[in-house]
Amino acid sequence: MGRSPCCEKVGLKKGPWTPEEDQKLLAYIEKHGHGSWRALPAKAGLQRCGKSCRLRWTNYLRPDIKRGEFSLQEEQTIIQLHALLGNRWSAIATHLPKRTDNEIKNYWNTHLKKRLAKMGIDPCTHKAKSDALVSADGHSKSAANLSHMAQWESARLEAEARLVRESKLRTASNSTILQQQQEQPQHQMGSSSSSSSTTALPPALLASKPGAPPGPPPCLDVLRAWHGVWPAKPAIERVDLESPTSTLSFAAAGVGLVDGNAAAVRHQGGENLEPESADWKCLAKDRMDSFAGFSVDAFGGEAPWLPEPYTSQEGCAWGQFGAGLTGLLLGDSGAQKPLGYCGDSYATRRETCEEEDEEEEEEEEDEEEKEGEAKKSYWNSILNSVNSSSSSNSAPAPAFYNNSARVDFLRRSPVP
DNA sequence: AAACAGTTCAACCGCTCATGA
DNA sequence: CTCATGAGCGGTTGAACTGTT
Repeated sequence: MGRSPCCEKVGLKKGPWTPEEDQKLLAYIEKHGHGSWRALPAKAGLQRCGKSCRLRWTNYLRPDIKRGEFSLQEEQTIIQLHALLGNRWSAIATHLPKRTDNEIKNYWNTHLKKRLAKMGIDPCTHKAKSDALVSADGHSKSAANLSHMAQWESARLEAEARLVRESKLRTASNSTILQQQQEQPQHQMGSSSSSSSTTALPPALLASKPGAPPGPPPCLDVLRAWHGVWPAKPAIERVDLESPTSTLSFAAAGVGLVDGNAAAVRHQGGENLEPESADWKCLAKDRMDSFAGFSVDAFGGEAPWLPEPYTSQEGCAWGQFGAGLTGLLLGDSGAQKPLGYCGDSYATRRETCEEEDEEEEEEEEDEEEKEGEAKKSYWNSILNSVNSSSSSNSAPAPAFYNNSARVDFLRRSPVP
């Protein structure tokens, strides 16, 4: 059933690549581009299937691949994006320059997943494990909305990936490869592009890449929270992932989680770290000094992936958006409820939300206490970072999530 | 030193999606 | 619209490596 394996043909080699094979593949692609992957092995003199060649190139031989240990910054990004996108490795890889989806996937499965599990966090849901069952009760609504929002981001990432591919194709057409193609017009660059995600760097990123020192690491409040380490640096530093449509710009703002979050956080992770977690803490602490909060600031305060209403009305701060999503995820306080979810649809107006929120706040204060604060902290961290990120050049630091904060975001109906 | 268990990661497999005839 | 084909994605495998007994 299904299509027969592409390597089924007799004589096609499988298994680890030899240096000679690598050399052949590299030499061929450097000279001709890969063109059609299916046709490449024969032309390059390789006894491999095209699929295998493509994989070897995209995951290993490509010159723009960064290998070696993942930085804490990268870990943070992976965790945050995984919380929002799930196992969509290619989409995640879009935001991790020079990393392949395969590498990210492996790293998640072998490192991050285990760490989260050890800390009592379900790596699938990013919830405290004890909360996993709870979600079935009254939080389905919130979950649905989370899903809805995640769809925005997913759609945006996909669109971005397409843009990048197109852009790269255009870029490629001007590159030396083009020259080579002119010499060998029969070859086409095809979709080299997509070599997954890591090649799929936004033009701006590509332009700024060479030699550019990495910016300050994006903050992962999750980590900060887990380890009770707070940035001492209030200065605002922005890390823009430079994705043309990115909602994921990280910034440093020296703003930590507010109110009870820190305590809750410490309770969840800091004091109960198991050995491995403790190691991570040490690692994190070393690097944490350079971290700060997130800010919402690219695109001049606009959020290109959101419907205009969200970005055009006054007072609709991204930090608030993040807070709202956080609240939604936490499924608790009305203050944390996403503005877009006041009633049955996102079309509900802000005023309505405020009224409802006020009524619900009192009732839900009690519930809040029942809810594990650790879980809030966790989601606060992830969602603040992910959602507050949009992109702009000068937006203010995020209105970080506060348990009692007014939540204003998602004013009108979202994109379908 | 040997055997075993656990971990890592490159590579494979099978499926879906996109595209063009 | 349907079908064929190529490419990409995510899950899984297994060899190599590392740690433990």
